[in-house]
Amino acid sequence: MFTKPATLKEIAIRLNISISTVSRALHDHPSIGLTMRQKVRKVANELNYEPNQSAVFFQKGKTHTIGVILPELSEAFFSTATSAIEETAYKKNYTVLLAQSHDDEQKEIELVDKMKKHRVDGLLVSLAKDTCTFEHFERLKDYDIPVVFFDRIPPMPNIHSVACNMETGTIEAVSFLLKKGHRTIGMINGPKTLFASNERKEGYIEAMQKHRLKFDPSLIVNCDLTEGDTERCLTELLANKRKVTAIVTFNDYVALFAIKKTRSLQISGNNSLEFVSFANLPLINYMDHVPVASVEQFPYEQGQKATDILFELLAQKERSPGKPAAFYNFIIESKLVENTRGNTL
Amino acid sequence: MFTKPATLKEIAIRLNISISTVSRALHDHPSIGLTMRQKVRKVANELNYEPNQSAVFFQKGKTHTIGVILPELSEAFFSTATSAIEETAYKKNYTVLLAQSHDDEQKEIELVDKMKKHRVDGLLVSLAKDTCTFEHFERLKDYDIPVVFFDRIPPMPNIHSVACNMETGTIEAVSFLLKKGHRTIGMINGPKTLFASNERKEGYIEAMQKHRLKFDPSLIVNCDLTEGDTERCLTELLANKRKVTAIVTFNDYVALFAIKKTRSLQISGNNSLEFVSFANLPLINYMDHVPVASVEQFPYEQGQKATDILFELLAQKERSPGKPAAFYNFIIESKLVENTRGNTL
DNA sequence: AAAAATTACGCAAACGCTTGTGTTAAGCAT
DNA sequence: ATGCTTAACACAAGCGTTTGCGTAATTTTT
Repeated sequence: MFTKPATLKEIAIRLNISISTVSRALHDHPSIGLTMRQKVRKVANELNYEPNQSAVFFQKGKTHTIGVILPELSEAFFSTATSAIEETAYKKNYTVLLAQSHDDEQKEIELVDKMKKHRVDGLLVSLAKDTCTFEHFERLKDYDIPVVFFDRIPPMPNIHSVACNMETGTIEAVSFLLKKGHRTIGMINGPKTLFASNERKEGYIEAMQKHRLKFDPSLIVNCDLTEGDTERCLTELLANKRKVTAIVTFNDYVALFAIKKTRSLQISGNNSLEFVSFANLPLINYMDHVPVASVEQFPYEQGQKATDILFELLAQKERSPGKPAAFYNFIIESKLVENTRGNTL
Repeated sequence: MFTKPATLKEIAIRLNISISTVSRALHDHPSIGLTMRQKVRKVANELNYEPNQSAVFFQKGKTHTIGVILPELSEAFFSTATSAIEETAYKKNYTVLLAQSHDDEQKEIELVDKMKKHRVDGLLVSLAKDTCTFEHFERLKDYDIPVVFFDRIPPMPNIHSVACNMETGTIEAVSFLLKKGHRTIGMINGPKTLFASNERKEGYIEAMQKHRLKFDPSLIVNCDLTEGDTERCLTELLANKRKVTAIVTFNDYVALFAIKKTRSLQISGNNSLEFVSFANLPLINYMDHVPVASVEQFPYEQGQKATDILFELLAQKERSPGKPAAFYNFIIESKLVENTRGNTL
């Protein structure tokens, strides 16, 4: 047979006291005397009492659940970020409701709605790459559900967000290549809808300006991050009248595919083509042909920080309901990591 | 201002009927007339009514949450499996409570306890690699919480499980190498605590017997799957008096590291050393030096099937409480995938 | 036409917990 | 001794649902 969990009622009956006294005793309420408190504690232990979270959450009108919407769990960046979110939430006894948009805006909208119905206390979101409307998030404000965006954040004011500073990251990346002597640097950027793509572009331009080099727009191409389009972008860059000697890519996946492709093209004239990318994926360690450097984006830290901010918002809501708090926009400085086994094609 | 969600009560007041009638109407209870049902529906829509899940779950004494305990979310196999679990659970309106053991038995025990306290309806578990006691799972039976193990399953009878048939997978792998002419095949196996290690060993032996070759125990070494130990195992195999020409490794990570190591050793005499491993990770696609073949373990299918079984168990519990059901042990036939860009050292 | 069955709903308890508001008895000052 | 504060607890409402049971009104059966 299996044992039903003990309840406050059972403890109360054993001690012949009221349920409220038991509840307060276990919560160290000042109105309960020391002796009584100890007696209650003792019996609670004997009965192996554990508060029924469902009842507590229901009573308090909170689900103690935070929703997480991200594009793809199997991408290393997101699984690591999720790992951090999960651990941070776990410590606070919060449940994580996970959902994947599979980079589809429509699905994302549906998920936000489901999360709303599920009455999550708060939401952590990393946008689908083609998301360009944001009403579904606006609607959450009517329900007083705070949202913290991370990594893939919308280009909007008045939001909470955590992201890496891709602009300075890109400046670092481009400067690194310039210092290595490259003068014609191509860039396979992400889709224009992503805020991070803009930052990268700005960073690229600023780095060129800093080194008093003129900026050639034809050296930056936008890619939808699929393999097919990556190939198109690569071809386009290599076909540029100026001879591209280095390429900055949107992320490691793009870089790896581009490197593979470049090698298979076996263009002997491109022997010196060097790549720098973003993400610094762990799988780099297993590979032979990797970017010479990668801009680390700290997935774990981003997930952790975003969760911290969300909890802070929830705490604020608790303290002063309805009051519109300040907006958190935490920026993590990305960091260029040189790869000792850098790419030689 | 934000709007509070509507309740049954509000609908009842509007229509001047009882709450129970509203509830039943929305559930299509036969005792409610058609006209009334439609009136209720109409008002419910107007008020944008959504049942308060917390209240429902609490009332029904279920959390509608399934716990998932696995070693490491950032490992590709598990993030894919989690992805499947999440999607399957989402469809049934279940919440997934995720937790990582980080391959630590102690942490795993803690997590099981936390899950129990959280009153999860059921549990999905993939064991930590050093788990060798199972009382913490036995204890769950006292609370009537069904557990389905997947991939890393305990060597016990009377459990529910989903796993790949590693024995036949290994037979395939070894046979594949034998057909290619290899006669001295080494194996870097996993820790002895893992059931899957046993299966691989059995498969190895059986494959050898099938080909009427004698089995040499010194060709199988156990590895704790860390890089350091992988190196030790590799060295040990290469030092074997017989000349090992092919190695079957426990998984892709081990294989990739071993391949890298072998290449860096630049032992010219080992030019023909070929690797076959398990998992068939997607990152293989980005790599140059990969195993000649890999046994696919279908993480998505495993996660999905395990979740399905868990829901089946929950449904059975609903129908006939307390009744000990049959044990599900679902075995997915693993499949050897040849890698066209197989490893050449 | 009276009895029985059916239809269509309302009442109220229950799930386990929190918390505002009594209530009682002891302790204090006056 | 009287009034007043405070300590220490009990009472009961309420969170939103579900559901067994009761009860009118209506229909069917004999």
